[in-house]
Amino acid sequence: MANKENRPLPSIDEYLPHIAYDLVIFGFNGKSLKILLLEYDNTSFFALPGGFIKRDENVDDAVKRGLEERTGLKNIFLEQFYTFGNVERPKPEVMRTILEANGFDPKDGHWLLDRFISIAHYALINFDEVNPKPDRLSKSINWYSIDDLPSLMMDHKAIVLKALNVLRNNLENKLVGINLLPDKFTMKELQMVYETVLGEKLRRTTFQRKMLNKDILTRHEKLFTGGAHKAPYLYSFKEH
Amino acid sequence: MANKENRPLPSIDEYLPHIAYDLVIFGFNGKSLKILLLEYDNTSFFALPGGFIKRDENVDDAVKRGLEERTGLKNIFLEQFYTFGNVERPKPEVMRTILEANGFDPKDGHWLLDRFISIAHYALINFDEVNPKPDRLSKSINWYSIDDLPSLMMDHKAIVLKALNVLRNNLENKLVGINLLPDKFTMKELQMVYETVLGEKLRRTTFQRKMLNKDILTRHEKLFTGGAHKAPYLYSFKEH
DNA sequence: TATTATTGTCTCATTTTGTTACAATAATAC
DNA sequence: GTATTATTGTAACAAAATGAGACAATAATA
Repeated sequence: MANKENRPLPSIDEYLPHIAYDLVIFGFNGKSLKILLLEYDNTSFFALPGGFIKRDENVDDAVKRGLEERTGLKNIFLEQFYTFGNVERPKPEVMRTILEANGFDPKDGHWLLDRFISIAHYALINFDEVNPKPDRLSKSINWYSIDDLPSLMMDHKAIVLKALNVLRNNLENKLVGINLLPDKFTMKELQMVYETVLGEKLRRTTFQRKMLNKDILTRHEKLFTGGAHKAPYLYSFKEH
Repeated sequence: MANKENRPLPSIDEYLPHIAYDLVIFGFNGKSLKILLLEYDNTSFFALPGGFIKRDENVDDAVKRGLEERTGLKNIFLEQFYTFGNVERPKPEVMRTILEANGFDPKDGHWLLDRFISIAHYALINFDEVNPKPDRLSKSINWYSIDDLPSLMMDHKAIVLKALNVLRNNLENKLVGINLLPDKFTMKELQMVYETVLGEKLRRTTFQRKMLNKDILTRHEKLFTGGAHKAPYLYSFKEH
């Protein structure tokens, strides 16, 4: 089976059946937290980037591969957070529509139309360094703010919400800022990351004291740009 | 294919291939934290209880089913904590040995000898209420203290360690004590649970104050039994 | 009846966090 | 140039949480 451009669908010989992964890729643009979503051609579905596991491939490696294909980035912070395994979660009609819109005509019972469990991961990346590339089945891939998401296919909304929950709980432990900010940043920017992830305002002085006391930041020269006010220091994270 | 007693192996028609679950079932006997392990007949392998997912069954339900079959208990605290998906984790020789020791003779390429990913869960149960029943492939199921485990098959040791880690991180959030203690318990018993899970000693007075301030405990009559000393109160957890 | 070990609570020291205040200062307006 | 403005870094004190020790109460035992 192949589409007009004669590119075949993933073959059951190459991939494990019934097992997929989905990616919630978080980025931060200085104001709000965003995730990458695919839009499929000729359909109204938005979806998380995802993929399948090769028969001789670690799940972790498959996910890294998928992330690199879409963002061009390696060595990204990536964490598995839940495996979604309800019977009703896959929607064969949805998959069929997507495939047909792309010139394929999968037979009933094709493995891609069967039941899938999905091992969901989230990634944290620096917004500015990313140049996302669409899937070969999707017409676009774009950033969407998490408090203004379009409607998502299947259970992808639930996957995003769960990811956000886990991210919030991991905020202190996992040094989330390292992965969402450029190398050097101001205290204000760091605080914005925390506030945006948590979804609440933090007290400036307390936040600043806490971060400085943690002994995880290096202070650099001051940044002589910005507004009509005292210039902030730049900081970077210490080497672990 | 069937063994001497003519019980067939699980059929590929009924179960999803390549997907299994494993259970780390924690219990507490007043002194140490224990987990349930299976011992296979004619082999030296100890293993976590596990199972497969039916084709029309939610993963969660499959796991609940497995837990109930082994402990007789329903409505147990159960949490998925990680999906193990490395290529090298399944050991077909090990599975073959177990099956052969039980009178089966699986052909090469049999689905049970193929690659599996495992969705691992941990359960917290009250030690005293459990009457574990062995698998039909295993000769025994018993409690083993987590600081004195026998050697485990495949990557099951890593699964246990990961479970323990997650449990420790969830200790404050998940009210672990509710599930590991009987309905009524003393402050000392509650402290023992925390100490055993954390693997460290806690200060008695601070622990007591913190627990009482949380407003999660109901105090009952005193318990007039025990040692040559003042009798402790009994406590229970408040309804949600 | 005295002894013993453990429990529940109190007190005070220490640490952490919340809150307010204020001097320093880079850009802008004049 | 000089005053104005908004933001930054930090100090100071208040309030809350935690650490550490002391002690009276008391159920079982000797």
